[in-house]
Amino acid sequence: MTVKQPARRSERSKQAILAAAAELLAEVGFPKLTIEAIAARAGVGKQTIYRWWPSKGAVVFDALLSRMGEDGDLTLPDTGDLAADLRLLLRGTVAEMGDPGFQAPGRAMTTEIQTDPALAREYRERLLGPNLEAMKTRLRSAREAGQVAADVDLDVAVEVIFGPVYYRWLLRLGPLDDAYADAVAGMALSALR
Amino acid sequence: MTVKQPARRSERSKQAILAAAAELLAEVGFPKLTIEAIAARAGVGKQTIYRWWPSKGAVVFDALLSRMGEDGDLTLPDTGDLAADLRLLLRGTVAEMGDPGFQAPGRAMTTEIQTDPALAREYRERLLGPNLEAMKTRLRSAREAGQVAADVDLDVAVEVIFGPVYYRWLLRLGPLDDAYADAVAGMALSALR
Amino acid sequence: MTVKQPARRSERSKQAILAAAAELLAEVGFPKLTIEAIAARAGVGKQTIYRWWPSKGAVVFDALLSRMGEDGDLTLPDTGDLAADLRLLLRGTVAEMGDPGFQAPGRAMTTEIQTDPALAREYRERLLGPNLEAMKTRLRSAREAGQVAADVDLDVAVEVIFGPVYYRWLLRLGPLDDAYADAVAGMALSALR
Amino acid sequence: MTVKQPARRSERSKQAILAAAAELLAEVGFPKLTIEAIAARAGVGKQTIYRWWPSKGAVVFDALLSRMGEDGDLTLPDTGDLAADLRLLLRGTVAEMGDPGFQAPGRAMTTEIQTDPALAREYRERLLGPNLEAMKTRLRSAREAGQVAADVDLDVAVEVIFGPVYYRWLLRLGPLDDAYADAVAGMALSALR
DNA sequence: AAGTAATCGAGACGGTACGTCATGTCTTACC
DNA sequence: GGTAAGACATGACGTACCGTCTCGATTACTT
Repeated sequence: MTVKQPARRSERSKQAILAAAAELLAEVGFPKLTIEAIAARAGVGKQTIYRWWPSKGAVVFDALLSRMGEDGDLTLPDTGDLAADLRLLLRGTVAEMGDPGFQAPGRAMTTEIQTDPALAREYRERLLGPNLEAMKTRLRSAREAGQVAADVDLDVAVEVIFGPVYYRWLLRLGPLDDAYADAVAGMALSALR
Repeated sequence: MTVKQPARRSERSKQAILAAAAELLAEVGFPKLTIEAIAARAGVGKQTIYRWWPSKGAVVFDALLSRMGEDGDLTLPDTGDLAADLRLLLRGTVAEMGDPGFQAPGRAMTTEIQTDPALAREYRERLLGPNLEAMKTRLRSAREAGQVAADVDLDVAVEVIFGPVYYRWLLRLGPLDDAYADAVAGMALSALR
Repeated sequence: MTVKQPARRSERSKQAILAAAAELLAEVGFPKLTIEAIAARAGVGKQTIYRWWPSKGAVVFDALLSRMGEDGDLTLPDTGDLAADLRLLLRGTVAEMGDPGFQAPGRAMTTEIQTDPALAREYRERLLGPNLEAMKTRLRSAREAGQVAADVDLDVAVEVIFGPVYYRWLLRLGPLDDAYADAVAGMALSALR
Repeated sequence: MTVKQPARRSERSKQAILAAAAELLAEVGFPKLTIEAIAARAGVGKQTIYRWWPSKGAVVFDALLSRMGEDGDLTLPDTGDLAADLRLLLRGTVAEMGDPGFQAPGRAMTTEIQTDPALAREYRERLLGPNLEAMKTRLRSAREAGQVAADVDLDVAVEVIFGPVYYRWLLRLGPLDDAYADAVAGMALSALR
């Protein structure tokens, strides 16, 4: 005897809405994206959106999540060589952030998080948190291998690794290329030792 | 022979507008701030705002700038002891970012910069740039004193110092206290050596 | 062999719907009355209403009819004295129309009839028609008694009797009291002779 | 030094709105007429309608009034022969009410008046009142000529004249032709003597 | 007594219109 | 010519109902 929680939701509509949101986000950008446009494109009543999502930001967030397939893995590579792994990881991060397809939604997300606490929570729990945790796991392994000093606060360590990249990306302070990734990786490595 | 550039602009109105913008920003936050409300509060016609500023963001930016008095100094302390100076600097930075009076406008600014290129330019030129430059100047002095490795890219170095703090602040990853400032300062120092 | 026309209709639901409609009509008035509100108040699915009635007006009409008990009698008193009978009848009519409990539904009915032909037909057949017919029957009797001229068109006569009252009521042209009823009765009597 | 009350209203928009309302009323009927459609047809913002009229009914009323040119005359013909004048008047009334172009707006008006007190007041003051007053003036003159009994209440008299016609028209009780007009005129005349 | 089909409550759905809000442009009258 | 005031066309907002639909769950007739 199961509890029927949200009372028969139309999967068809849900998918159409998320798809429309993703498309429009790419076409017009987050600030010019409207609920009405999403509804129209998805062939759906506005109420159907308002029924299931509390805000424009929430729809877009879900759209992005479902596009990313909720990832899955999230275990970082561990070859035993922290320097190499870090370099590889940051090269990947930098490449993703430079990707035009990621830029708009990525910035929109960051922006939206600033004013919508509920969304911020979702973001931290479902996207950011797992990633940071994976990094901490890798660092813990490195610490056991003696590649990271015992007294290093892993939370701070993680921020020292990702913070600079994020900072440069968000404020457009410079190019996000492999050379930059290596430079940050090098400095972070020195910092942790 | 005076330079009467904008012909005949009412200083009275300008001040009223900036004051109203600052007040309303504190009261309702940036997203709920409207041009109409600013005009009403300032006792000014809407057109007077549109005549002199291109966007809501620009008005708010000017309002904040004029509140901060355009600073002035911007030479960082140089006691010769980079570790101490860095610790002091980051403690100050962290304190400012934790200040409730800075939070709302600070986040609004970051947000607005993402979509308004003109504003982004202003921000980088008049606020962020000078601060980063000051930091670089201090690091250059430290390099001459042998406290920073010769091959360190100063642009990256600056991001390694400020990036983590900014990251933690923007995404609310943890407390911004003196212990945190010291931890980042310590790691940054190791990274630069 | 029974007729089982509507197959298997829930009497319980039907009564709940009619009661809810009557209550809500009194509370919010016809224009602000909604099918959804009736369904909610009656504890009934919307479909159950749509299954058995074609329109909001039809539900309300049925509600009113069932409240009035479908009358029954509808033979006007005939004392032999047309003047007295007419006065009595109009005093009764006028009193009913002035009754606050009749006003709202009465006006709503008149209003609804203007746009819904099916409803209009129902109204004429089940309510108005029988009343007019009863009046005509009384006049016919009066004609035989020589109190009404032989060449009078009874259809017109009926309208001359009820028309003025209805006119004053609908357009709120003046008070609906006994004096008025008597005045109309007097004039009608002169008109018929 | 004049007081500028409503602060510069666009005559252009006003006319476009009234014209659009009149057209749409004829095309779709009052119940299916929407403010949005009027605004769209008139090439006007919805707000401009809401700024100057309180309800759909008020717009339509104004549209009808301006179409009728606010009449002007409103003195009924007085040939000295009340019977002839009455017959003529009622034939005209009956013809107008039978006119398909009058039917829809006429019924809509009657309907709307039932629920909108402000509109009802307007209607009585600007349309109905003057007409009834004109009729009373004519009857007064007839009374002086001895064609109407001295003790007749003119308010009631007017209702006895127009009431039957209105009744037959609104409830669609029968044809509105000259024969009917004459019949009512004849009865009314008898009633008044 | 079991099978079965119509009816029931609930409420999601695609829509339309609502009345409000803010946008950025414009026009007018004042100084 | 800049200004306060505010009307204007535009367009999105979030809500209310519309009338249709699909779901189990009764429920009352068959067989």
